[in-house]
Amino acid sequence: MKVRLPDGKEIELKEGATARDLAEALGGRWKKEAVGAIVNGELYDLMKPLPEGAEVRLITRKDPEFQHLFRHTLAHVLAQAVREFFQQKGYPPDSVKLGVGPVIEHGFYYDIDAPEPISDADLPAIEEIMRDILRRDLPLRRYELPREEALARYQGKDRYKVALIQDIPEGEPISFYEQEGFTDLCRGPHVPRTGLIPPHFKLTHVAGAYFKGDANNPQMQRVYGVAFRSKEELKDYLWQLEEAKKRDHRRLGRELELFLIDPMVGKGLILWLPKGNVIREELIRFMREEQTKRGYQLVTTPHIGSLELYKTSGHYPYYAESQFPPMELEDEAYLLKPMNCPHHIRIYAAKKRSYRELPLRLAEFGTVYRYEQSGELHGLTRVRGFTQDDAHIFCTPEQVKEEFKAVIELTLHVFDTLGLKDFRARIGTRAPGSDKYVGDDAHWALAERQIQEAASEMGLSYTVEEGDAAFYGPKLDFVVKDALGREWQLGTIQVDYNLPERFAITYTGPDGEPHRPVMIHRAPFGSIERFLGILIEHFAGEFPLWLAPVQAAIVPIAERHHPYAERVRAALGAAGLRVEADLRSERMQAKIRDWETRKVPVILVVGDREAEEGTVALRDRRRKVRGVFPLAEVVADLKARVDGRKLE
RNA sequence: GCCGGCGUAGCUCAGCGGUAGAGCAACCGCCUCGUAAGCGGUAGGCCGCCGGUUCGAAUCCGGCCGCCGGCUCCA
Repeated sequence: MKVRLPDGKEIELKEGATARDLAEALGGRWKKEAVGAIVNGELYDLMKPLPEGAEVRLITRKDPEFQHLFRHTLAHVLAQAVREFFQQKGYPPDSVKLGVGPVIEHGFYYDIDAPEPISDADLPAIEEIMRDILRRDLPLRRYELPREEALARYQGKDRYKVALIQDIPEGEPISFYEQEGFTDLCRGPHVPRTGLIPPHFKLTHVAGAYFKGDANNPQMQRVYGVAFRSKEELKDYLWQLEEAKKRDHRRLGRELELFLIDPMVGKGLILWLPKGNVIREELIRFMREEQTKRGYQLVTTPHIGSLELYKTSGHYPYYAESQFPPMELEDEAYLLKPMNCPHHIRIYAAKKRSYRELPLRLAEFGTVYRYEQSGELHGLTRVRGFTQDDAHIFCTPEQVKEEFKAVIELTLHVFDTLGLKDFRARIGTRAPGSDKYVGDDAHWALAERQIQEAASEMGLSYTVEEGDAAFYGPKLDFVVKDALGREWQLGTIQVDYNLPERFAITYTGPDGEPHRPVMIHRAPFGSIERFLGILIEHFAGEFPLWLAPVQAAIVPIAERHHPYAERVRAALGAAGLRVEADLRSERMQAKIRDWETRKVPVILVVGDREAEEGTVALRDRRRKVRGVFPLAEVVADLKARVDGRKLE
């Protein structure tokens, strides 16, 4: 057989040759240094046979792809170590069964069915065994088996591997990797010897994980690890993790007194403290202004609705398990509202509508309640009661695309104003064959097409994810990552042909006949709680001036400056700024430190000179002394920055 | 909901079978100071809750509640 090298040279190798055979044929440093290969753009190890005529580039430990190889092998080393760990405890080797063990962003994990729970306390011991396996420098061997033989090997002994083999598509090779008697079904690729793995790894935590991600399957124990090429990279990663934890909105929420979750009130229910509520109100005000500019009208509806309403909308039977149960009294039943749309639809339906009224855009900062599973609750980002910056646009089928694009524009404007640059757009479509959706196929197909067209025409790049649609229609979501790298959905825009149908709402067209409107459900923030949670982490608590709960603190140097500090406070306050004068009996240095820790954007120091000249000494939270300015100038400047919603 | 871990003062944490501790914050007093912590004092605890083991439990065991990390779910 022949393969082609990056320089175009063709090399003749024996049938079934591997990258190792190639490295040996090339000789020289390749023989010693090759650890894998890129074959037709795909990462191969030294053990896997090369396809005829392949383009092959050998890689060494210096290439970035090496990381993938050793992380994958580390997963196997972990599995072997766990097996040894339990053997030391007196269990037979086959008492430890294995699920999958892939490479992930910073390392790897392995799903393990062990005879005893693995706890965090066991990790150092398991790590030590892993290091020993690295020191033993074990060679890895790869081989393939026919499907029948592979199945026979595990039949009746290991249901996980049997299931995994059955999942391998017909025609694909079924390969195994083995080191020192430890064999695992695996597609590869791996490093050729465990001694090549850099010892810069760490097992981080254990978690439960259902086999194949299906809650009907048994739960295995997933051991997570991180691994890098150098000690520095590992150290950096762990340091960054610590830094990220300082941005955690749950921590900052407490430190900056923004919000509270009190078990006595109930889990997943947010108590907004005065400082946090300032931010919340500013965000709402911002959104209200932007929506008014774009032709929205505000409405207000109650927190509950009759069960009949939700039976008509379809919420009740379809999502009963994620709602608080109905409240029944006398012969009526009510539901805490999980969504605002049915109420808005009834506002639409309250009178005969003309095509001339459309698009009708009804907006509400509506608070909804959903019964989220307890294990899923998370600070502000997953709660049981939250306020949506919700609106429903009722329009003609012809208006859908333009309206949809206008909402994309609004959402991008909001993100831009707040400096949120790191997000992705995701279109959620219906999963074929699922019964959790309402409405007919033609409408779904049309809506899915309209969303994609609108997104493309707005120059948005997006991914399409099947099965991510709402039960009544497909949607476009804006997704961001929090400080610790978890993804959260913020803004959402959904096209809905179904609820208008279920509520039988109409408008009178130019032809005098009734027509069915289309609804667009949309919320640029998504949930104000979640959005603010993300925003806290995005700004690390250092909010831009217009959002900062306290915009400026005045620090008098000595007690004799208190009257002037008061005057400065009054001047800023009169301009509508949120300002506090610090008249405590403390040293100026201590006061500055306090306001810095509270992440107040502006500190104004006043002493003899300032009082005399009518100036203030300006200092911002990035520890910069900006100089001395006339009071009136500072007031005007701060006011302009607030009004312009500047990011600084 | 499931698996694992953790609950000690408002916060961060020590103590881990034998009389509940520190720093910060709070409160009181002294100090009046030029850009990140002045000094002294006072108060603050059903050691998450319930039960068990023990002469004796913050400490050991069990259940519950809450939180944390994942998994599943997610309008």
